[in-house]
Amino acid sequence: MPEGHSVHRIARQFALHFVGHEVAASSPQGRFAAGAARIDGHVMTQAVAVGKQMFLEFDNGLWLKVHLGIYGAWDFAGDVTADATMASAAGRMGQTNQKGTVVGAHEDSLSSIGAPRRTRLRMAEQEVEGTVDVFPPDPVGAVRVRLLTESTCADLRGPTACEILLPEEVQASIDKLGPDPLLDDSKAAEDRFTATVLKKPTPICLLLMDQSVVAGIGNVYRAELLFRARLNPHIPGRDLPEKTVRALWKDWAKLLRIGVETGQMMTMDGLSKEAYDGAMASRADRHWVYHRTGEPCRVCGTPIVMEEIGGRKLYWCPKDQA
DNA sequence: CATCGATGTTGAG
DNA sequence: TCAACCTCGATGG
Repeated sequence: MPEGHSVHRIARQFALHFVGHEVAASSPQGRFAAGAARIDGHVMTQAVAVGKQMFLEFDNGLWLKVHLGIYGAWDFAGDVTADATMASAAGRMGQTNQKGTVVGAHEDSLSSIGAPRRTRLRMAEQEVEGTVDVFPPDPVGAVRVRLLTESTCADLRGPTACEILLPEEVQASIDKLGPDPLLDDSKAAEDRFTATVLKKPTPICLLLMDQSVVAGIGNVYRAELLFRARLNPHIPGRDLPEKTVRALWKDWAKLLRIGVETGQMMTMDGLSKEAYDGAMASRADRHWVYHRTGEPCRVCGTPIVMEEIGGRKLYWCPKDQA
């Protein structure tokens, strides 16, 4: 379910709590027993997120590649870093816009009683569920992989991809992906995205979802980015003004940064505070157009349209994005 | 309690 | 283009 921002946040948890530690790897479900055996007992040396893919490196040179797909989720138990620290961790990675908001009160309150904390990371947000009495906890449901250090446990369920790769296979995998602005916010990355889009006859709404064009964007960010740009989703990439394409890249970089810092898909930062509070109060929906079929556009009141394209649902305002 | 659908990708046809 | 993958919250009866 996650788009790029949550995968980066999950990678941060591994960087903070697993890298440098010996990891016991198993497959409680059994389906990945052979793969788990290949990394069991090794020290994790690196955790990298590229778009929606995550790569974990071990000291025997093997990598675990995980893609959560639409159902996948990681459950962390034990020592897990709560929101506030995640934001500062992201800040250390070169983020700007770091919010001073502290939301990690759970951490202190729970660690003060010395009990392991249980945090679950799923979809776009991080939930602290409380404490567990036993560490590690019994696996719940079909756990494809369990990674365990002396103090932190990570359970993977329902992934689209979970496999052991050689270094060259990791490289090949990454080479298939377009630029990820959190990994590379250089002019070169923007140029690469821009050149690709300007070359294609494909509608921009499909290009934004194409992971080889730009990594990490999913259906929510796609719809929201197009609305924020007031862009008709059907315009072929090659028909767009170059500055429009560059603006899309910059806006994606901005939304991704905010998403990693907050753990939420904030796409309405352009709203006035009153309008934003109103939107948040009236419905749990914090989006401009995503999942708002038939509801009035927040800008012009025209009913939001939904159409299927490329097997996915596309939401847009036919007036503002004419 | 049963059914639906989802922030995704792959591979068959 | 579409089914399959695989999980679970939301929805409806």
